[in-house]
Amino acid sequence: MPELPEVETVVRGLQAQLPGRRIVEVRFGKTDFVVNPAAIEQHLPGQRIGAVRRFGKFLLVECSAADPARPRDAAAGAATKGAVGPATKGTMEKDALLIHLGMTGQLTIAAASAPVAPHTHVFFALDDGREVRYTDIRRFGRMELLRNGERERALGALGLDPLEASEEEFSARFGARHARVKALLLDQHVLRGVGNIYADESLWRARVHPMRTGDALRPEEMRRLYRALQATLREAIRLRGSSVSDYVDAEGARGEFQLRHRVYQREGKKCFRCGAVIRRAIVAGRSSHFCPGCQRAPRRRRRSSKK
DNA sequence: CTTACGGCCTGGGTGC
DNA sequence: TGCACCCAGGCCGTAA
Repeated sequence: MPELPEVETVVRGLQAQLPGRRIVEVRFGKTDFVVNPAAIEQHLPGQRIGAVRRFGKFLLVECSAADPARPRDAAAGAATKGAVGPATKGTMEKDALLIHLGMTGQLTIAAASAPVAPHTHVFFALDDGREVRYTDIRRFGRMELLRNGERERALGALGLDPLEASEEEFSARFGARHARVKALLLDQHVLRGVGNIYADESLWRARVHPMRTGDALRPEEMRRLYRALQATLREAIRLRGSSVSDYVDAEGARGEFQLRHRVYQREGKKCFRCGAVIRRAIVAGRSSHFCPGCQRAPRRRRRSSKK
């Protein structure tokens, strides 16, 4: 399941290979996960790839017309700091291919002559004989070409990047909410990039039960959660993500953080910290793994049902 | 407004 | 061997 660390790993792999390459052709298999395939086929061929960045769980592949007679574009885009935001207003946004990997999406670089994996639905042929391929068994992913001015609409509502947020920002957001912390961690409008694996792993590390509500966390718990989240994400990036099913990086290699999971998919096994048996329960509609020994459940009774 | 929840996308794994 | 069905995770619509 590609979450922030997996997407970051893929982005780094693409960023090391793609900038400067020109896209010569785009070919599609199935397109039901592509917002406007015709626009992609029309606008991308001939463009040169610029930066590849991550925004939450989204990847952005920036492109610009490879016409050397117009060096102004490069100058305008070079100073771009964030991917979205009011700061981009007034300046020219480069075209950017927006990609979400969903559950089973893979973006890999391969020689055009290399065998094609099943469920590969998009091919971006490059000017060096290689191609970027998008493979997605379930096709829960998304792909869309964002043209000038469209980033705000596509990405503007997303929350803080958990690795960039300060403890104060994090506490303010969580402390103001009565929803369960598990739901808050997964809510992309609160934080962008956290999914089920890293929500569960961070909560275990922080010793916070997933059913606690944001506004009920004591200051030290809030601080532990903030730190646990960042530490977990950073370690997962260092280990190139979690490969629990289909995830691979841009070179097709699996990650290793699944070997460090403490609760995720460890139902029935012993807690590494206290020895209690890891449990699984549905919280916020999602399968949640936690240790009943060191993650204390909130007082029962979720909502007062007046009457 | 906030929160909770059901359903949808698809196909691999499971169990009969 | 075949086949029905559960389920994964993100997201969206709807209800309260």
